[in-house]
Amino acid sequence: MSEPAVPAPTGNFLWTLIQDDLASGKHKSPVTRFPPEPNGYLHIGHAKAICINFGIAEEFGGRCHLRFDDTNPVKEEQEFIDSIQNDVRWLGFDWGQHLYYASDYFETLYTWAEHLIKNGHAYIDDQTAEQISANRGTLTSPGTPSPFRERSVEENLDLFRRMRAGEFPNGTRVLRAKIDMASGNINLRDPVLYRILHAHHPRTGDKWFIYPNYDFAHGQSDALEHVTHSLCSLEFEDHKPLYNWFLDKLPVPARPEQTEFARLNITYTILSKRHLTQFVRDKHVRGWDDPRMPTLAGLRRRGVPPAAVRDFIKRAGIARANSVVDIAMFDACVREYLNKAASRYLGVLRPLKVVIENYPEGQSEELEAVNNPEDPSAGSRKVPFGRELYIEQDDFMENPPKKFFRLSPGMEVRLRYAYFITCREAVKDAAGNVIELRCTYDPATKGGNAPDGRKVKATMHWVSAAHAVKAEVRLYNPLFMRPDPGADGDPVKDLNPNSLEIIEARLEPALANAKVGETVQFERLGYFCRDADTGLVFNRTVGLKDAYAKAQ
RNA sequence: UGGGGGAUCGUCUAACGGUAGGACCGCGGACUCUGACUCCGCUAGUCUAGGUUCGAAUCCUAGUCCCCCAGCCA
Repeated sequence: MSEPAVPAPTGNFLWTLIQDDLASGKHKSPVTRFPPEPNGYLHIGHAKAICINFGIAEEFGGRCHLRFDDTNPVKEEQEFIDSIQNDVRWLGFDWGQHLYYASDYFETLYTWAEHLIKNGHAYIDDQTAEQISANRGTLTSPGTPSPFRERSVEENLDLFRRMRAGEFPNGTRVLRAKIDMASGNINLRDPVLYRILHAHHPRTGDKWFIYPNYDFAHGQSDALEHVTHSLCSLEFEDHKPLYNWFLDKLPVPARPEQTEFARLNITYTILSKRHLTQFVRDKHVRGWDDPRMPTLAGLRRRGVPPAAVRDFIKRAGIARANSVVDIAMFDACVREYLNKAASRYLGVLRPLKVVIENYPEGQSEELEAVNNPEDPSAGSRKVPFGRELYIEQDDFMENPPKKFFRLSPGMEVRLRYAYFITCREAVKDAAGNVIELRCTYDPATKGGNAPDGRKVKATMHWVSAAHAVKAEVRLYNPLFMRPDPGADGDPVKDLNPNSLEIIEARLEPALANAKVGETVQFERLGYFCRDADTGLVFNRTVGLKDAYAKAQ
């Protein structure tokens, strides 16, 4: 007897579930869907849902639909429909022909609502929203049936058709499922299925005066699309019985199954659409694509490669327990990818002038610089050198502590790809600030090595003062000052006042030709991405690790 | 005091009755024309108390703590 091969451990319960359903023959191939409501921009939390749903389709030879859950016209906009498609593509996924809208199913859903009414499973309630709420009961006490709960099928049908016809104003009536006002699961206490909304819908225009809500649209949409696995986040667990109740009561063409997973949380980050919308509206950030935002648009503008986002989602894992992933793990993914991919350049963020006293005035030369030590195929380039340079202010100390081995009076260091220089004098202004360094160089060390074999402890970045280009560099720090913003209430109070610092940097001239959206490394500093704003503007994607700074 | 979930190194996550493993962070060291990268090493965990078993993170019992639900939002 041959034992079936033990399936390799997959690492997460969702993959195991799919494998089991495929192995048992329950499904031939998985059909999943990513179902955003177009009421805002996608953020990295959505990236998890996207990677899970599209990832399963890719890995198990199924398909994944992009479906807009556009059942609430008062919140939804075409701008978001467009940005969501753009962001999903940017992340690296493709829904092919499978682009759907819940609004595509409004007619079918309406028919199914009448089906429920005709079978005595739904009724029109004339109570106000306040009355419905008051009569729903509490977590520990049952609800009270609506006085309209026992209306006749004929009256319900008549009223529902007149609701559709637009005869009644907003809020005057709703269609409710007739289930169980005493259920411990509050979602089963006669949930509202349709509400009257005289509102313009981005896709159906002014055709409808009533709109189904999430519960009456989602599972049915899944069924209509023959979705096999409807994967959603934990807060919908309590909706599952209702999801299944509709599948039981309606003539649906398929039987999708809902499974929940924990949503993504990250330290120092807010992933609530409500709050993100507020930050944009109240101008705490510059827009949905502000590089400080956790939106995909923001990450893209910051220079984060989509592959790094996917890798992060994968590393964070999938489980059913609530968790908060350290933002350091995200940074690590970004650095790992960019270290392999990004071209290196020299740029000085906070310039300190250096004059090489023994380098002839008016002379300059070009030195060979490696573009990416991790990728020989990236080749090399020429960097101009001259008598006057800029180095980083942090790279000089007049009275250095023991472990400081950068420039200080009398100390010799290497300028990357160039020469060894020795500091002879620090020139100060009236206030005692060092404003210029007088140095000498050793011509024999051209290229960065001394023929006599002597070593220096530091290699520093620099730019030629005569050739450098000025650029606006935007340095981003965490948007929040604490790892758990909002834990004490309003996350606005936890906003970091220093989340954006704008400086004027001096960069090697080649950077003037950087492409918008291209992320490069400024050596010894970090990764920076050319912004689309006019002029030469760079956003800091993420800094390099800095063991020296950490030790301080 | 209702219903539904969940608890494994500091963090995230594996292990499906048989050596508690990986990643991130942290700390050492090697290397280095980036104090980066890379490499090597170290630190550190099964919520508690019982029980079943040759053997329990895993099964049973009883607790504890955490999360979600009372929109005509999704």
